[in-house]
Amino acid sequence: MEAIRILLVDDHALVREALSVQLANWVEFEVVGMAEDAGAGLNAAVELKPDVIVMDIDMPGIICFDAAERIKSRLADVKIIFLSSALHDHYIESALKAGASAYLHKGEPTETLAMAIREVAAGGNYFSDEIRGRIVEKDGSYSLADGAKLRSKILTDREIEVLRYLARGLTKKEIAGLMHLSPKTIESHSARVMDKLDIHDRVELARYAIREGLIDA
Amino acid sequence: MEAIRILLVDDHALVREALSVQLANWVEFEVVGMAEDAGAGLNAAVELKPDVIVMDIDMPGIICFDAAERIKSRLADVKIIFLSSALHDHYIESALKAGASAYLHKGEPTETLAMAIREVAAGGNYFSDEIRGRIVEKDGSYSLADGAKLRSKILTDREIEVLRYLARGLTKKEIAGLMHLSPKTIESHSARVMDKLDIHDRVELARYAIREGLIDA
DNA sequence: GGGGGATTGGGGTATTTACCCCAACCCTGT
DNA sequence: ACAGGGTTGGGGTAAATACCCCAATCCCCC
Repeated sequence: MEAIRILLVDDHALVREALSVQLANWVEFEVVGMAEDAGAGLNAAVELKPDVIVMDIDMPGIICFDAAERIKSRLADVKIIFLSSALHDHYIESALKAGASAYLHKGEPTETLAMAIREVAAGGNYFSDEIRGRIVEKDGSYSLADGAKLRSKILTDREIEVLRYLARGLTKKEIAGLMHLSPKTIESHSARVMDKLDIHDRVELARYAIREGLIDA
Repeated sequence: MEAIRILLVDDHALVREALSVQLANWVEFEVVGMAEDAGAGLNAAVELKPDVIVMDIDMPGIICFDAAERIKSRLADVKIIFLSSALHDHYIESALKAGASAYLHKGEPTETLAMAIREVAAGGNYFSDEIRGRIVEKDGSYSLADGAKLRSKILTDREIEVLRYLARGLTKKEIAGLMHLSPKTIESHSARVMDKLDIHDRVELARYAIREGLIDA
């Protein structure tokens, strides 16, 4: 039986190496490469053509989804497993959009990761119960369930765009200038975002955006 | 030669187990226990009396320093090594106050952790060059260098207290009520904090507090 | 004992925010 | 064709904020 070739992408050398040693315990796994950021992960993936990529989401910049999408577009066969310490709907949605085959919480034991690797290598998926309750399958591809969208407050694209600016501390006037809109429009979006999220000041808005991975702290 | 008895404290099972397996590669190390939060770490420490505790700082609640202090007060001999993905001066200062023997960035390779464990077990310290440049030794105990305090903007205790509230979105009136002070006093503290940090709005203030580990997002 | 920082608090003002009202316009789906 | 949601904007108001001025008290340190 052929070994499952794995690429690890994590910005922490300590975690990266530890995970690598850990996975070496399973004879059917072979860690063929490691990368310390999403960009290097992309290069390594193209070069090494692994079967499975285990990618940490909790990296600065939150560009891993973008990198994952590029990887999938060049190497359609590669399976991507996302790891995160957070289970934000926003992360889950981005991961699914990027074509993830699995999404694991770091709080899970290593056996679960091993199982997930085997599962996706065989063409399957792995989502924990926690996540499976929030997603729906359609035509073989997964997306965030409407229920979860409700839970995650279904902000529109435009609202999220404005939220990102608001959460970075720009005034509505500044945002209006950047987006070539009237300050009153930003006001409207802002008000609707706050209404949907039941948040009543910008600081809470910023913390929400950070928790949801919409911006870095 | 006796093995160095190690207790691992990390909220991620994946990291915890991986680290444990990794450390098992060194014959002189014996991982005698693991805990998934600071509280369990305290209990485990008292029960197991390890030589060295490796504790992750990046856990929700940021109570690990408090736990570390309690551990040190009950088991004076135990050496504590902190791990973090961040190198905030605020973290470093808290770690030193809590009696840390070492502080490692997660970006360091496992060899560095192994070296640090050996070093502290022998009664020494380990701080990376990055950190050593920011701290000073005095009478055998370490504290944050004045230079680093300057870099980290030397906020007074009172200012940090106010900052925490500001960064959690409370209005100055609310903070004044909680602290039994005049809103104008909060205003003064707020203004001085913003001046020192060269920050000009509350959202940036909140993000600063989150980055520095003063509050959770 | 006197300087200096920390803490406390006040007056005043311009800007910004949060929140209410409202209504066009453009899609998309039925 | 028409409903409904998304996006765009406007008027108005009360609150909160950021920023300027100032000073009394306290306490530590030289």
